[in-house]
Amino acid sequence: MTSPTTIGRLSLYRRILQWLAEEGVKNVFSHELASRGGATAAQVRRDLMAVGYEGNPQRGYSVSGLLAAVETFLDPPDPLRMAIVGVGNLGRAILAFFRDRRPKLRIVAAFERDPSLCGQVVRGCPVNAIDRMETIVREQDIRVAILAVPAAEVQQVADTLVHAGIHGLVNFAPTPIRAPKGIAVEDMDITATIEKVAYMARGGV
Amino acid sequence: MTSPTTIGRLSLYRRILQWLAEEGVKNVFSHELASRGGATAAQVRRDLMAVGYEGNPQRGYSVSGLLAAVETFLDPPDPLRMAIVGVGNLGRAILAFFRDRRPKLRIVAAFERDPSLCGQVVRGCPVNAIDRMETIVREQDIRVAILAVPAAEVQQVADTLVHAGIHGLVNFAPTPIRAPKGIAVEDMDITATIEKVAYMARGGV
DNA sequence: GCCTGTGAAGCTATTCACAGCT
DNA sequence: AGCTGTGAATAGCTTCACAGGC
Repeated sequence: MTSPTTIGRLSLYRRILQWLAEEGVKNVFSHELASRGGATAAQVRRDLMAVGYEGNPQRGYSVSGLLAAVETFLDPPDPLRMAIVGVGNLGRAILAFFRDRRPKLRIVAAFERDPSLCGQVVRGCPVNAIDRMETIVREQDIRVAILAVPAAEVQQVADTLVHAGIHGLVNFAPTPIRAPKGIAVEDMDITATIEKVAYMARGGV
Repeated sequence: MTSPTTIGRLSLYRRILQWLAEEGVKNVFSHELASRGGATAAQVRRDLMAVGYEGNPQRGYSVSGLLAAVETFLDPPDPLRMAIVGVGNLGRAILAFFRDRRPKLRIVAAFERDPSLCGQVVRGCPVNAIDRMETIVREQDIRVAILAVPAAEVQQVADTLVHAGIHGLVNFAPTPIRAPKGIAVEDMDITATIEKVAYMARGGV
């Protein structure tokens, strides 16, 4: 019912609210959240309608109250178990960022084709052979997988994960993946984004 | 005039056409491009209107002809010089992907705060101290910068680049950046995307 | 005055649907 | 029949604008 674009921005507002809380800020107005979040004040208020937390015309929103409301809204009631496939540079970057940041979203396993990495612990995450992926995803009830593997392999990896009962996929390979309806998929095409900016950067000369 | 979303998809079609050409495929229909590109046939045809290449109801599009037309449309006439700021895992992943793939989009310099990396060559790209960024961007006529630095630093780096005359920015830090009008900016918020999928993956249970 | 919450308007992007071609 | 190219319709997202509150 809440649109994916709104969810993405709520995730951003959450981080902004965490920074504000760390800075000791007690209250915040929609236009302040907007300027930090690259949106408009109306957009922020519209997004916050989804979480159902009410602000106050004098003080704006209570940082702690709004933060709690957004977390309740976004976070699953029980920790959600995730996996990452591919422990190259991109995989490591993602592991490093997520480490200890989101208790409700835990990357509990990594999978990798390169045998020399299997059995190691990378950024606090155990690396398994990719052959064991289907079994481990089932056994450990892993719901979401992050795909940081080459384009040529990604569809096959996705198919295996779908077969293992995955619920969501985040794909970083520069080709979109196909998955049955009911599975949440986001393709993050870094190449396309860079080429897009390169194109737009020409026009404005 | 052509929308950024369309440009992003054209970049994807270009890669698909390159794969098709390598496979020796001579002609392709809009619905085939669509199924490989995660779009609909109507969307593909609509996007291709921008490049002005005409297909044929019998054979569809000539792979080589369409590829040439898309490249002419997307690529700058002269090679565009780009830089990357931050040579951590994410920076290396991007360098590795772009290496030798886009002759018209060349990452010619990297910048890094960590002094132990400066002076090295990473993935074929020379790493400079970040203090020298403004000078080098000006001298080497660098138009686009990819920001792979921590959130706390990214706005300051962006400001410096704007001051140095940059035309476009691709930001991977988990906070949006502000830039004056006329500068092309894309924020790729990996965290927000993963949280979005985690949220959507719950609904379908 | 300056804020919030929200109906209504406006805009952008996608999809439909069909004429035209072979 | 099955495709392309495209006007028209639709859906989705964002912004406007204003009532209501202090």
